[in-house]
Amino acid sequence: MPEGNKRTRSRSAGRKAVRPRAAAPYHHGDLQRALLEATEKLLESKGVGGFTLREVARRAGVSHGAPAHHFGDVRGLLSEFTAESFKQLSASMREWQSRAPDTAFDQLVALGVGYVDYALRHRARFQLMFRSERLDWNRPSLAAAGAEAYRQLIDCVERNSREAGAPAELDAEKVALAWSIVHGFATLMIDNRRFAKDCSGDSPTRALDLVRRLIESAREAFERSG
Amino acid sequence: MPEGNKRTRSRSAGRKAVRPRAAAPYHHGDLQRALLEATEKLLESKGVGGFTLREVARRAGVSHGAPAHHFGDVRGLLSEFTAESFKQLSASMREWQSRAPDTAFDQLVALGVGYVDYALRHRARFQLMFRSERLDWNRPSLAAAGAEAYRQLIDCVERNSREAGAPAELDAEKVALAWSIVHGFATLMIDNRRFAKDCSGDSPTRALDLVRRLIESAREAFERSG
DNA sequence: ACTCCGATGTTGACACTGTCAAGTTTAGCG
DNA sequence: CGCTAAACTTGACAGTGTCAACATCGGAGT
Repeated sequence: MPEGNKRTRSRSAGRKAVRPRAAAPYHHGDLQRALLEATEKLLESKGVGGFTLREVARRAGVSHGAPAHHFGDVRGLLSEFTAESFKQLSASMREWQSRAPDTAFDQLVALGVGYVDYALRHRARFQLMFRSERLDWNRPSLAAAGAEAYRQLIDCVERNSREAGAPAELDAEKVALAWSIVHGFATLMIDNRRFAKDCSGDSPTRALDLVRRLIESAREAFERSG
Repeated sequence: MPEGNKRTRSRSAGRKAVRPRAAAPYHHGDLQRALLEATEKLLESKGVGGFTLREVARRAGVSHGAPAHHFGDVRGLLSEFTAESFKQLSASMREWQSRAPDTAFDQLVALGVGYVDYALRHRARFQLMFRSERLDWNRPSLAAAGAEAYRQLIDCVERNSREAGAPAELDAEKVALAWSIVHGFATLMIDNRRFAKDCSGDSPTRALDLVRRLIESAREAFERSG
């Protein structure tokens, strides 16, 4: 094709550094970031089923082959993207915890609400976090981010258990229970209309109220000694 | 292509009705069934990410266009397939219940274990049941099968609640709790290696034991009155 | 200051996918 | 016994992810 510059990068159409914008690195600028952001927007508008590597490249204003140089393949991109998601999930849980009383059980409840709140606010992102066929858990960034969130949960459950005077042998079961409740609630809320309808009538606030009550109703299970 | 019969149907290669096999209807026999069975095998071997309409057609020994005449499009096929899955899930829960003592709470536990047992035995099938982007819940067969399983859960929770003398106003919450626990446990078991490892070390029996204990530990939540 | 090297981005091809319109075959009704 | 409509095939189309070959350019080393 002799002419026709399809590229619509935001910078450097003419010479070099038209505006001395803060840190306009080299070739593209920061394609890595641009691709991750394009992924987020695409996911938000089209859902997890509408995601496409080529469409992401298009939205970032680069050719379809470009992403490979940064992420390898699709699973690579989605894995890095999901690593960010796990960090955001951790942040959401911490955020809710920081606004709650510093009592062991209040912290556990806040962590659970923070989990569900994040899931409902970023549905496609959350769905992707557990679509193992599209992820590569061998990626260090993803493994680390996942482990970090997991550790938060464990620490929180163990603290509550310990302060209730319960034996540590039951901690693993309690972790499983906590994660199952919040994760099951979140995924059903997203993937099952009947559940969502009956539980909250599609009202996010009611959903959060409900999951709070669920955790509270299981308090004895989290503090039992036998 | 002048020659070369690629078709490998099991019957009618020569004239007509070589063997008067029991009910060999007409064109194919029963493509609908054949496609659903091919879907199951493909899903088992390649997982939910490896599923392809054309591959299913190939395995059923028909052309890639054939499935459309029975299911419309991919979502149609997967929806009918998933309707069967929900029926099987209901059967699994009923099966476990029939082998448990006919006490309200034992029945609730059995239902939960039956849920998880089915999920772990048919992972891809189970995953598909909650991949809403690939399903059409307007299909009557799917909607009905889903409703049936849901009703089983509701009835079971309500019976236990009633026999414990708890007010019916709390039933909705208890249903949400029960479904969240078993569904969260099942999905995490399938989609999260860390959870699976820490919970059961990939032993199905230990997994079922664990989910049983989780439900039992939350007994008070299911029977509370306040 | 100049030269390369390798990271970054492009292009075109490949095999594959789901869908659709247009054909063929054939079962079984009238 | 013919005909029609359902069942199935065929070929095309626009997309997809991946790969190899190519172009471009920043910056490190001399």
